Amino acid sequence: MEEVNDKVTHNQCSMHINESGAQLTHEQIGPADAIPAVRQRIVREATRLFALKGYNGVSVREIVEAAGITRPTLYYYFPSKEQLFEHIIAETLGEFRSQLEQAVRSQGSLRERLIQICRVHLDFARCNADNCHLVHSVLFTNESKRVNFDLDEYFRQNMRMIADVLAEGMASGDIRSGDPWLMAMMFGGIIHMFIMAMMRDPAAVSQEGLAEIVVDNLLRGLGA
Amino acid sequence: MEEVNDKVTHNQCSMHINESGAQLTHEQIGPADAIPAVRQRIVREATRLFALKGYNGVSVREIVEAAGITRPTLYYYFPSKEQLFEHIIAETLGEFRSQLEQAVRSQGSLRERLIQICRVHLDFARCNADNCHLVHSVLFTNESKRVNFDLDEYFRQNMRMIADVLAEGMASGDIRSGDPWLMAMMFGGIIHMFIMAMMRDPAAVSQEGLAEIVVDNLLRGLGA
DNA sequence: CGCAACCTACCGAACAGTAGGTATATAAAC
DNA sequence: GTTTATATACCTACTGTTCGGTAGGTTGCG
Repeated sequence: MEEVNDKVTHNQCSMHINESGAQLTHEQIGPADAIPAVRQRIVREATRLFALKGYNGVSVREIVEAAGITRPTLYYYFPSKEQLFEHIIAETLGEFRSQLEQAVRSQGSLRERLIQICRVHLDFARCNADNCHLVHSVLFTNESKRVNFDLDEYFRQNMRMIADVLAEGMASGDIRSGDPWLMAMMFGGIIHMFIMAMMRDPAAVSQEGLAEIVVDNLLRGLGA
Repeated sequence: MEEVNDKVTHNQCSMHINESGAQLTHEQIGPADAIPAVRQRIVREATRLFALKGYNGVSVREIVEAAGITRPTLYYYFPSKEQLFEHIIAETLGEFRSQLEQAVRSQGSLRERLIQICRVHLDFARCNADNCHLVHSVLFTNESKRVNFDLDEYFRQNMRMIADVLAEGMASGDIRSGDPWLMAMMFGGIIHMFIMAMMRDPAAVSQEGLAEIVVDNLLRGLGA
């Protein structure tokens, strides 16, 4: 009860996932819709552990121990381990989607918008390293089958949003004509690579000005 | 005995992993060092299942059932589930490294060498989809701790090889001056993105001329 | 040849431990 | 007294692993 929701909240970063945000379909707790600290602890520790060892690598015993509770308490808040997992995934993806939409709709030159898109990715990954790690582990083991969420469609939509921005750039003459989808894949891939590097060693990637550098290099090209 | 080592061997692709290649330290079977078909089946099915469900998602029972044997037989060929897993990873990474080294050492213009590097990645991923999937699942859950192999160092070395090629390009005036490491990250990220897309839906990525298109787009840049 | 000794390659059954999940009790709050 | 939130103790199913055994082949030797 004394220490509640720190540890994810980083310093200069305000886009972390707060469990108290708009929830996706789960039984509401109590008449006043405050979220119990215990439930938050469960989500936080489960996220951390799932990210570290994958779904099958973590037992509910481990989760409840980390959260300082017992198993029935976890099952009081979540119907199953699987749905706890699903909840975390859906919450993470939902939060990121909203951040990305904001970046895509941002005003400014094409370059600035691309920088904003890049920055949103990097910031989100930095502030929600565990969630980010978790989503990746879902993507690459086919535990995707486990989670009741069309991940392919989700990422296709994200790519489509970026491709649309690039297509606008072609219309305005900022981007040379070509296949917006292919270009979006390239842009997404580059961003992704730095996220991966950050996940494996946060200190190895200096966030300072990275988005600008990446976008400028991509626009100019590597050729002399 | 009748059907032995197909199913990985694709048509126009000759860079699949053959279990009969130079083995890494395990007891040699028999005086003639032929590799028993049973052992190959174990490795093949284990690779497929691990790729599909992750290390912890697959039981030894599942593997032996898929391979058409019993558990003691698996333990006859491999000392543990963990070391079977490790063997597959090490074999995969070793084989890819050798392919990549060949591409890096290839002759030709800088553009052609980059295309070759890109092509090696894409071909390897296409011909060894299971192995590729598996390595990724190791990368993103921290089952990396499980495997007795410094994955960070491995990929750092791969990136260094690509960065060196780019640095040579700077010296010869083909690449504009800049940070070779950052450029290698960008190049690697783009390649990676297409590999991911292939892994999730092999049909969605047309391999035909992709390497050329990617390299040319990267060299020229997306800007008008 | 006959036969014992040994080997590789495999199997059925069982082990101790842990998995996810729950029936039931209890303690406090309304 | 009902509801909310927690705990103890237990269930069944499954985990990785091992034990003891054996079919079938090869070798050595008289």
